[in-house]
Amino acid sequence: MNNQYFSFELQKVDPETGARAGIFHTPHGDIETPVYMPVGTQATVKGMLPKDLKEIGSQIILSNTYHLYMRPGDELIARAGGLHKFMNWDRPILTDSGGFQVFSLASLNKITDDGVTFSSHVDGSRHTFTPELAMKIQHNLGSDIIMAFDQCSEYGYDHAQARLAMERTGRWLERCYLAHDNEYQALFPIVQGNFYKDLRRESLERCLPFVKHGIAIGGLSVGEPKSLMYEIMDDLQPLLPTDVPRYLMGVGSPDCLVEGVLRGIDMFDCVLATRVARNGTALTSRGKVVVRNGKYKEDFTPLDPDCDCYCCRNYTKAYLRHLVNVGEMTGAMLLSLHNIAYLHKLMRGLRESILGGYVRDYVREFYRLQGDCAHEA
RNA sequence: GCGGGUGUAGCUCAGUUGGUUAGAGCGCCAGAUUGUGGCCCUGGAGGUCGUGAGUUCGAUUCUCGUCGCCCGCC
Repeated sequence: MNNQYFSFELQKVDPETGARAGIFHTPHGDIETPVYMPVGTQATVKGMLPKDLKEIGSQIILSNTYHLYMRPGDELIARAGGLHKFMNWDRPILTDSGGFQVFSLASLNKITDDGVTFSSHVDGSRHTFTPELAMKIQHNLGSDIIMAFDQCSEYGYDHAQARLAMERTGRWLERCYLAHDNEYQALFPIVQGNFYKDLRRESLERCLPFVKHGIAIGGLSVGEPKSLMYEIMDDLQPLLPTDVPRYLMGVGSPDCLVEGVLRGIDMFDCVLATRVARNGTALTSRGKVVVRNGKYKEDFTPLDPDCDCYCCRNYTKAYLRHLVNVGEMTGAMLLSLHNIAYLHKLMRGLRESILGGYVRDYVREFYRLQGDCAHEA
């Protein structure tokens, strides 16, 4: 499943859990897995400069077809020389197809086999996304990894509804595959099927013929209990292809990252780190720290005693609380920086422990430090 | 000094033709947040209704005194 642009080097698989460590080679550089990808929806990771992302070890970021198509337009970005150049990020970029966004953000008008008609969340204007258009936009953006256009189904869909969405996702995948005509962008199919194991398995079967460089699992972490998500992943794990990276879409709380890695996932993305940062919350080695809370008013210690990021090296909780409280953007920026740095560090730790053969111990220590709200696998 | 106005939550103000547990916004406190609409969302605490007396079955509401503040005049 390699070409001159993409190849996945599986370095080690933990025999007990199936946790994997590898290197994904792409046109814009190598990605050491497992990896967390910060989300830069609108061609920027909110509150972060590329140089800061590099300093904390971001290897690849995610951006978004739907948003960039709306503003400033994918053709404009193509004229600018592509998304990498436009946003000054020379490492790999993965773009989501817009499938999720037309369901979660836009007001839907109609879903047919042809595609999805919806009204923009920006100005209400009407648009239709098809698998072909989703490919064309991502071609214009020039991201390294492009995602298939899928139909998401909500938690709570019955089996029949979930089947329709899953089957349509399969048909759309074939069209994405046919419409995708270059070698320097890797197209990842997306497994759907809601929370029905038979549908998930069938969806995976439908994806396999189109898997070249990677595969994604979508439609999880959409409001269901974590135990249910883990059940679906457990069922899928032995059936997933081993020679390409596996991407679990939208998952990114620290405990979910750990549990995902233990189930053989290689790539994650999540807005959680940057979103909670903007609301004054830090993810730390000692669990969640709601910096806004009054108890930090005179806490002159760093956010996370085990972190050496710029924020933790230089600022106290009392100062961060002050910034958040008065609504200064610097607060959101520093917390975003720390949160992303923390998730990167967590993933590096997992990777090293897999390579070193002690992932179980690493995970045990992770949960011990996280304290109360830790969920056991 | 005279005349007028005003005093209700930390702040800015509603309200009651006299009637059970007096409201809002903001702020504060806490929670939420998972393929991102940064201002969102969900809870909570907090008031002897300036103060003293009177009228009344009952006063934050009416009357009088008093204190504070604002405006005008001298």
